Amino acid sequence: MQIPKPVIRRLPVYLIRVQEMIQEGVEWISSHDMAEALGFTSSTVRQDLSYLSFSGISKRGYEAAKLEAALTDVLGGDEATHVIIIGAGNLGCAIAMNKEFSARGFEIRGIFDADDGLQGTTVGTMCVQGMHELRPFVKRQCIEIGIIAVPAQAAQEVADKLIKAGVQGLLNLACAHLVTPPDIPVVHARLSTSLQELKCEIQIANKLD
Amino acid sequence: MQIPKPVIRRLPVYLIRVQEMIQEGVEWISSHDMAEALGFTSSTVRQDLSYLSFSGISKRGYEAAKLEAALTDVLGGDEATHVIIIGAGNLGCAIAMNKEFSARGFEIRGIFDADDGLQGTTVGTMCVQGMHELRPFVKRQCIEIGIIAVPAQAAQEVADKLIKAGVQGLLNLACAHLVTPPDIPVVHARLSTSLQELKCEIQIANKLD
DNA sequence: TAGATTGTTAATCGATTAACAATC
DNA sequence: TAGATTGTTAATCGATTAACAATC
Repeated sequence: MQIPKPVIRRLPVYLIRVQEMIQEGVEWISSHDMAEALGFTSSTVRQDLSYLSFSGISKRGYEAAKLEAALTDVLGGDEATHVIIIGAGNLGCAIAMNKEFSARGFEIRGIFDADDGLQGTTVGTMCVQGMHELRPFVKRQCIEIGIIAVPAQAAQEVADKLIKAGVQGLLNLACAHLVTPPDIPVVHARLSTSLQELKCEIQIANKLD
Repeated sequence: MQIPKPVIRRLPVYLIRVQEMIQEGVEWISSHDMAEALGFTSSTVRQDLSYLSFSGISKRGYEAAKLEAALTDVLGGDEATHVIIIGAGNLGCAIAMNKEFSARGFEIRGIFDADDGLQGTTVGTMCVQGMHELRPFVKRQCIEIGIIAVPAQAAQEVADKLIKAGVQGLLNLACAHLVTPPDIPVVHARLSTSLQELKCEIQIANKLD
């Protein structure tokens, strides 16, 4: 593995911050500025950014525009990554309608649901497709990522189907554990898990008093 | 800090798995079973579970029902945690309608939006409120957590208002970095960040070939 | 009892931080 | 030039894993 996981998790955060600073008109960013804004140490920032194919300059720091480009590149490059959503419930539809993703290099190409009643209905500019259409669609449209937005009990089955259909990675929103082959990365983005994590941290913070 | 962060992040995952196993009728769970299912080592499992106020039994393992109770307890207990959502866009509304949270101990009590046009509209059983109602509402309803589901440029302002209003922690869905006092924990649950992380892992997996 | 599994200590591994020579 | 900031090495810190006595 080239870049350690903790670093990978921080890279999108740097990108967010760089873009904010570019908005503010900043042209050069030092590791100290970045560290202070994000609550890291400047050592961590320099160490992390050394994984990029791009260097800072002594005395001045990192050129904001070039840093943005290098981060964008390592996080997926400029070509849009094709994504589909499985599950046309509230959450699936909300994601399908979200315009933020295209700005970050992700293009939602389709939405699927196992429920016959939902098939054929429209979500934004897309038409909900049935699961039997999944496999040919993934091949035809070169879909790289599948977002799992179905109830927990259906999640593993959907994951299996997505992998069989040929996606290269999964974003799991379902409150279920997924078993996948080692070459298929999974990132979990479960809201209820995040809420539990937060609640746990609140309790610990309260105990310190 | 009592429980290390990596452990806190794994606790909800254990809970998910325990509940799945209880569904399957399992009564005793060994650290090895758990480790194999989740892709951890059994050492990690035992080490993590030792933070709970509950012990396993030699030769048999952990009693499933008691393990579930202990995990539930450390992640927030049985009393529902009161939550509000700021932002009545697609994502905010989808979360408001989600029934999964109540099963995990979180009760969504209100939804707010700065947009006059949305105020007064209904989302599920709730009525969208204006930001000036935030502060009294948080006090009155003992709101502990605020979920930020607004556009990135409004996120910091909303965070400040939530903290002033008295919430104890923030769940941030916005693509922005937030500055908060040290006693207010923030958990980020940004979909686009997770997608970028996933994309980065896919690229690394592909390079290994 | 013998075997399996825990809880915990010690060893290893990896990530973060500190320090500093190189450099613009 | 002098000062500031990088990239990188070495030191520290913390998390994970291995090992094993205790035990049911």
